Amino acid sequence: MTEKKKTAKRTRRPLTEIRQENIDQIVKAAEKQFADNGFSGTTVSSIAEAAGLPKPNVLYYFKSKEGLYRAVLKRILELWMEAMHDLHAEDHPREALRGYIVRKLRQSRDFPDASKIFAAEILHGAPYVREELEGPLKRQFDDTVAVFRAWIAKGWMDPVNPEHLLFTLWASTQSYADFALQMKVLLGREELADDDFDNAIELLTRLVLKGCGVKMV
Amino acid sequence: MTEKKKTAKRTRRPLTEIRQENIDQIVKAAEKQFADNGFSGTTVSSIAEAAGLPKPNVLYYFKSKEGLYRAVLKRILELWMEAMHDLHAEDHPREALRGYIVRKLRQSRDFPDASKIFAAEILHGAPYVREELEGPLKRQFDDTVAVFRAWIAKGWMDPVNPEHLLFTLWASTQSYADFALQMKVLLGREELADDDFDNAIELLTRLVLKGCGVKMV
DNA sequence: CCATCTTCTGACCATTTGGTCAAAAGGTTA
DNA sequence: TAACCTTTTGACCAAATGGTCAGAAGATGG
Repeated sequence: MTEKKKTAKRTRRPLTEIRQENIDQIVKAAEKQFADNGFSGTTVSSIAEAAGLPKPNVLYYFKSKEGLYRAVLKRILELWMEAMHDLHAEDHPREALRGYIVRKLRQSRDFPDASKIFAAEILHGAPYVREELEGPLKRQFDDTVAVFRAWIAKGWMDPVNPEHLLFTLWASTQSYADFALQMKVLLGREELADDDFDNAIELLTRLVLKGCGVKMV
Repeated sequence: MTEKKKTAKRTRRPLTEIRQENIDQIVKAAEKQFADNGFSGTTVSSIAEAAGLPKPNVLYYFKSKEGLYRAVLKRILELWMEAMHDLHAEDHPREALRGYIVRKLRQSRDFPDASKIFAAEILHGAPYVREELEGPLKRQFDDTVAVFRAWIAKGWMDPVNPEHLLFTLWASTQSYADFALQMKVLLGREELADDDFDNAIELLTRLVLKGCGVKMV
């Protein structure tokens, strides 16, 4: 069902551009497929079809299915680490935590496939991201936990367990991507609307700030 | 590597018992495999091997891989619904919510595979549990939400969004099964210990009760 | 002990799938 | 335009996998 007249469209484009565009197309298609069907459930053919290319062409750019998956994962992990930035000990948790929640929820809304792929990867034993977990992500984790401790030391926050607080923040925000389907069904929505995300922001912010003894103002 | 001398061991056992034991063995092995590798990533052979039976024997009890998966899912869903019971409008949220959190966390600790299979199923579009979601689970959901509303009406709880409160409870407790690996790595633990679960109970209870304006005593 | 039912299992098969390859086609550069 | 890249693609292959089947082995009831 790939109706695009590729040959016609591709005439006269420089090679570098072709390469970049094809790779983008493939990665994008792969992300969707992997999110929907998991690594094992995804076939190279289905990715190729979704990208509008013949299968060997996909294997031409990425040596193997695993290589493609790794490439997709890499992109995702970078996106992942971004949202964790901008939590600083100097900022007051009142704004910092709300901002973090907003950012994480936005990520769940805008990049649900990334979240799903990451979740499935962890779920199944993190065979491809073990190292990233132990290295960069752990550092980020420790830094963020340190910020929480600093807030506690300054009396800006009750002495709650900082590690588990961060786990809870991750879990509750990420679930708006991973379990969006369940939420849709249970809320009787066709799609999660902005309203739903606003409600999520409000509830989560309230639970965290009030629950940790941060004045909400 | 299946070293069990089956023939010797199986002599003299009545048929019904054999049947029951084999089915149990198979389902148990399947649950592990599906949790670790997902539906597509699991082979009937691997289940058979883990159950200590030849492959055709597995297909003898369950007509197909899909049939076996459905059987596993059914068990899981029943387990699932159980923990949601025992939230009643008459009870005070102070004890009821803590009890719920404890129960859910215990479930994550004791049956992580069930949780993982369910999570993966939702993640990938719930192809096999759509109906259960729309039927029994939605009813349970609505009932629980109604309990929250009743608490709010009685002034036992601040007027928070009850649907999202339940989502958050689910997400944060379930993550102790689904993302246990990530937690282990980030906490530098070999395994999650009782202490970790105690900390989780304390933090979650605090966030929810204090965050929702329930007096903690 | 015999007839009958259930369980077990090696051998086999059709399909799917990741991956290869050679050759054609398109693009680049002098 | 000619020599030399890179990209595209149909045809093909070996391995893995879900599932079948016929017949052996075990259990049951009279």
